[in-house]
Amino acid sequence: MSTGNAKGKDRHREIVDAAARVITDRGLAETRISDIAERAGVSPGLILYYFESKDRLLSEALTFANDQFYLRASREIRRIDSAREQLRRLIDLSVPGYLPEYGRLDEWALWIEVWVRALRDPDMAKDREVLDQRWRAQIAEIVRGGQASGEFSSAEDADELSLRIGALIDGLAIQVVLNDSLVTTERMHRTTMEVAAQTLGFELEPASP
Amino acid sequence: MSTGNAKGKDRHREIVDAAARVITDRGLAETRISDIAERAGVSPGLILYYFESKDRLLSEALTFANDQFYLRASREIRRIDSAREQLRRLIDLSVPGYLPEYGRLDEWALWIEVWVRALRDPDMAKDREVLDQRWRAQIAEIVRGGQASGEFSSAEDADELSLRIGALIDGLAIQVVLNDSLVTTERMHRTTMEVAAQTLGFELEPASP
DNA sequence: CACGCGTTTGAACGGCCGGTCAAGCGAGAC
DNA sequence: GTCTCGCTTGACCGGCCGTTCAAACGCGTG
Repeated sequence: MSTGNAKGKDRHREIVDAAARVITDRGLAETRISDIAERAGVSPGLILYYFESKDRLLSEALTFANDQFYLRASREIRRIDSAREQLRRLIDLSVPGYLPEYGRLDEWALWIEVWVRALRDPDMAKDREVLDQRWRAQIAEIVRGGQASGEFSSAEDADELSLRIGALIDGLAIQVVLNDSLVTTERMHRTTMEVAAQTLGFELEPASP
Repeated sequence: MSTGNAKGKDRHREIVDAAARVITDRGLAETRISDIAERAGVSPGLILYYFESKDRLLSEALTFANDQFYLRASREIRRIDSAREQLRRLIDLSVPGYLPEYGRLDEWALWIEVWVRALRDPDMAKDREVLDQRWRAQIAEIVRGGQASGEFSSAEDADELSLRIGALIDGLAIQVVLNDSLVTTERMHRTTMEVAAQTLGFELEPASP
């Protein structure tokens, strides 16, 4: 069957995508196979026809979703010239709720699910490490670019700087996504920009609201 | 019954404590009432005699454990005079695996469980916010002390500074507790101390190993 | 048209586990 | 001794949900 493989791939993808959405909405613990089936518009039985177990599907869905985010961000950033603007864009994308068009409160919710699962599931731990190191490498690339162009005056090791900025983003994003009343979306954005400017050595210009 | 109330309270406490240990070992998702009963050395039925539901018990266990950590840390820190040393101690306590005597890989694992639950459980979200703000207030108090004594030269708002340091610790601790090969216990400690010194404005002295 | 095969369905199975409950236990009161 | 009452037990119930499976479906082929 010529369309068979293609359709098989589509289904696979459709189901993973549906799974990611359900996890985002209901959380890993409350995600049922029947929910995923419903979301994908197929019968529960079909899920297990394409995936050997619920667990495998959930793992794949988690890494898939984070992968998507990374790829989208990476593509966007690559189109920007200035390292300072690249960094601003990366921060825009990282602050939960800052960009209305990406407005689901999700990517970060999925990250937390990944973390909790990675605590005990070695495969997930491995995937997480790869994902995270790739993200830090993305930041480091921006930093190196800025150092090379003279936009950033700090001479410190780019990997160390990116670790600091990445960790700050993670820590703040947790508070924001959990609706801490003292850590709003706007405050996180401001703080992250200020720390980045201070850490990397560049001047903050008035930002677009 | 005179010993009745006391024994009732002990049981309550014993069970919460057992629950916290089980959650630490097996994770929230894999924690069964029978596990908690076994750990506490009682029958499964008794758990539901003292708690109206498994969910309530788990919530209480999570906040209880984090509470314990805060109180222990707070007590220790209060005994130290120098703000710089208070901060070092706080960082020692915060870096997973840094102090062998507290060596379980746990407090942070429990935090991640709290986060994931707080995403959808409003009561847990409320508790988490209180716990977290109290922790940030603890840092802020140290910062204010250091500013007052002249140990820290930064004049920035103490709440803002403590938010930055707290978030950095959170973000790094995640990597460490999840065994990221590039973010070791030692590296986290070094990075956190360096950033704190830079952020607050003090000189780093050679540390005790 | 009829056959074959990959896909899809949904009913049914079976294990697990939270929660209930009737029955025991034991320490004090009298 | 015996009565009471709170504490404790563990068997049991009932529902849920992951997984299995036999049957149907439908498209492409000959």
